[in-house]
Amino acid sequence: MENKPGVIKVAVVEDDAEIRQLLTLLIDASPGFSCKHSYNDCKTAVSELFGLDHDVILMDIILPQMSGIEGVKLLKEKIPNTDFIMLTVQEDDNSIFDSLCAGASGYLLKDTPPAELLESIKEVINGGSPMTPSIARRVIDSFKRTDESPLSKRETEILELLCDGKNYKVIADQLFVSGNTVRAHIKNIYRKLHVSSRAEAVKKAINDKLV
Amino acid sequence: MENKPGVIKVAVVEDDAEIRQLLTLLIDASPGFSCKHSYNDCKTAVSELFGLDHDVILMDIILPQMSGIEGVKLLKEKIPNTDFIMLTVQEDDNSIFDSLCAGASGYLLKDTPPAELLESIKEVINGGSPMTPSIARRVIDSFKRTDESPLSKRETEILELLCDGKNYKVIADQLFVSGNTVRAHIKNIYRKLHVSSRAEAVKKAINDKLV
DNA sequence: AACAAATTACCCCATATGGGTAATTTCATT
DNA sequence: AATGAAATTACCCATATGGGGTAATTTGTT
Repeated sequence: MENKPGVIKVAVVEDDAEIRQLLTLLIDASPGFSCKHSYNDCKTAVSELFGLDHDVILMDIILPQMSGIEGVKLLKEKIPNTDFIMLTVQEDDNSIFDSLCAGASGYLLKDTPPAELLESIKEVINGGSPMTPSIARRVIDSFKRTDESPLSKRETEILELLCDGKNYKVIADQLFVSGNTVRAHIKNIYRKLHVSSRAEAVKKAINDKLV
Repeated sequence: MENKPGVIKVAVVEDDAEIRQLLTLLIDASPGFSCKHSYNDCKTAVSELFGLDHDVILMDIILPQMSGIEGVKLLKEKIPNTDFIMLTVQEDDNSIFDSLCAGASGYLLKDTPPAELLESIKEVINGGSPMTPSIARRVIDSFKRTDESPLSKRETEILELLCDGKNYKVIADQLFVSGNTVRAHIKNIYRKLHVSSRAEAVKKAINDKLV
């Protein structure tokens, strides 16, 4: 390991020259941090960041040619021990959740004050996940049930068995009712969920957290 | 509104008398905060917290009779404008994600220092979601793909259409191949996913983030 | 008491699905 | 060039599924 011990190696991927320079200067001038590599496009970053052994990479999302999200996806496979923090102005659900799915461990908006940015870099290498408060709330809210279920208790019960791939007869036996009853319930479930097949029902059940 | 303006009203639900007292004292003695209600069991809290107009409720999880998670679920429906922060020693996935699904907006471990606890209370009413760093990482990691897909590109493509409830013929037409080809692919998908029906395949696809 | 919703049950029937088996072609990696 | 995985096509058959309809009973809430 050729790193100075205790010094956090950071790289920046950001197409705005001014912001990129500000970030690298800020980080490199801060005690305990170093920033010797920065990129104005993601394609170059992806091809060059391998083997440089960075602790943290700050990644913009809107970038020429390749998005920062795509970049994280590719880089996370090549350098899985490096932590990625998105640093962006985007705060739509797609940007947020696609970034996290791609492998980002933090998500900060660009109005994050310098001191907090440095704090966030420390936090992510200590196993945390720094997020701007409003982003954190969005993430947390994604776990909540959207709205209440249109299904009755019995229907919900049957929907759950439906999701397990049980057929009419098995469901019927398990609930001590006839197969015809199960079919009747399923018809009602489909009507209420506006679907017309098991597959769609299962998908909706999981996505809408009905089960 | 009978509140003092600018004063944050907090309630505590915690069965350990010592901790409960420490928390209420800490909060009530801090400028800008008040804590006039605390409960040592969740059942009482649920029946009495309605109409008291709290801004934030700190909720333990392990409680006699009714868990804090169940409590949040019930209370969040009755007082949706109140924010809930779990304050607990539990850091298993079930405790975390069940709490968030129930409607908690924050999740702190009990070793959180007093100053940070007060900061977190402010953060949650400002639309944030305070979390202990390790909890935040757990939440973020839940979005990552578990491991790589065992499916080929074509199979993944078909699995997606399967999830939409498309039948063999529609899928075949869309991919410009024969229905028999689609069937063959689906058989391979089922074999690789260890399932034997559309419903199970859809469930696994979504849960394992294969689509 | 009255009414809506939920639950139970049954019919017919066309189509979709899943299991089994087999063979050919394409394509990438060795 | 060769080996193997992936993609492609095809067939048979028993069963499951979904759409159509009808109707009685129970439960829950005005």
